[in-house]
Amino acid sequence: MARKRSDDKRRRILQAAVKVFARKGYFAARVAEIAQRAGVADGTIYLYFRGKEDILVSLFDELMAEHVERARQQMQAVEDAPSRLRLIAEHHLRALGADRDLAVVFQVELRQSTKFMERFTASWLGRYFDLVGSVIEQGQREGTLRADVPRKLVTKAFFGTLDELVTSWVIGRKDYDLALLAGPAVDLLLRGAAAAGASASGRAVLSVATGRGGR
Amino acid sequence: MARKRSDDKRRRILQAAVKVFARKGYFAARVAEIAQRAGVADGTIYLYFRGKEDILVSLFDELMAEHVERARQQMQAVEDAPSRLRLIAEHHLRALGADRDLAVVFQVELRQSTKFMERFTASWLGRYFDLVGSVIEQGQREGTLRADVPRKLVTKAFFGTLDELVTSWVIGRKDYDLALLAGPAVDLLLRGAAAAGASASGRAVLSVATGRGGR
DNA sequence: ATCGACAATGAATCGAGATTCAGTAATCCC
DNA sequence: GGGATTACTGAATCTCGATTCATTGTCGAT
Repeated sequence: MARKRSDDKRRRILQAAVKVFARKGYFAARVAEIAQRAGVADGTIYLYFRGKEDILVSLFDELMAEHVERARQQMQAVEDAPSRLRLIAEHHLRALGADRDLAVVFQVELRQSTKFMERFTASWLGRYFDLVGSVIEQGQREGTLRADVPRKLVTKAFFGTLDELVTSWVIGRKDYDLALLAGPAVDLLLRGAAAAGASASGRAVLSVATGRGGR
Repeated sequence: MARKRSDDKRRRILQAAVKVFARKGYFAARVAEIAQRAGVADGTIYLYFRGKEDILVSLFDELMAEHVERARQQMQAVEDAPSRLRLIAEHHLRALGADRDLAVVFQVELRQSTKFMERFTASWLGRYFDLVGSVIEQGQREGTLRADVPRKLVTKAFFGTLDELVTSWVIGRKDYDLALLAGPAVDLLLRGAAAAGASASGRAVLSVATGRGGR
């Protein structure tokens, strides 16, 4: 029925997989269902992928390579670190907010096991963190960001906040525009939650927590 | 060999389950291995739990009820919202940082599927968010926290940051003291990452991001 | 129009492991 | 002591679905 393994078919399998993984969860997902939805025979899947796990991994690798690269390009549009963080945040939320099934796969299914998580962290997540980390460092150098906060901590707070926003959006059924949260989220990260006047918070509180918490 | 279904045996099964789930992952975990490690027969598991899934759910329900309650009590030790946030953060990081296997189960295994996640969010995570949210609200009322940031956003940033700190700690093999990050993390959340002088960040950046990001 | 090469098919295989349950043993109560 | 009750055991069962592979269909070349 065909001559050349079509990229098209491969893409259809991946698209079908996103839907099935998102709806059933990776383990409960049936290869047969992916095949059916992609309009190919069960066995065909194995001409394009080594197995079920390879589908998930490929999904992740291919989408991410593109994603991180775009984030890097987009942020070039502006110069200072704060603005760059805002663009990255927008990109992050817009990309996942555009496709709920894809977001489910990224927020939930790809975190199945420590095995995935590690592989994960080592490849794109690592690069993404490096990207954000370099912007933070730039900000500390140019003086727009506080230099007295560990870069890694800021990076994790940045990513962690975005990640939680996406997860909440995915789990809660409501569908608001995720990307609209980028502005407020970055504003919070930059300016902090403390009221302007309440300078007490800075020091006083630190001593309380550091000086022991209790049992 | 026994008369009364012992709580002790139930506890041993749960403890064994934490270790096996953490090391193998929920799906790859074998009920037989949990049984062996707990020192009971395979069938005994089914006297205490409905099945494999029920073990995971019970683990979560029981540990969490206790955990959230403790957080609530501990924070009473201080009055103002910023200090309370710091105690909650310490509690959160200390609890998970004390037992890596437990942390793996919470950060990774319990997020298997949207099914778990939803159940999850509905029960304890919901209550935890309510707890944090109420402290944020208190802070906005008492004037220690900015009132112009949506409470939910601050809550998600707070949780998201802690969550990411824990996940990084779990995935990276290094073992530093997780609880020590509570202070700096809350300080960052409260005071923000922007340098004191760089007031530009606040307004200028917002317009850039809001006024369109690019394709 | 015939052949060779390869893509695609999908029914059958095969392994794995959660769960069951018939049997065994401890404990209680008289 | 012994009968009743209930906890416990662990080998056998039973289901399920990923993967395989013998067969079929299509294409391009000659």
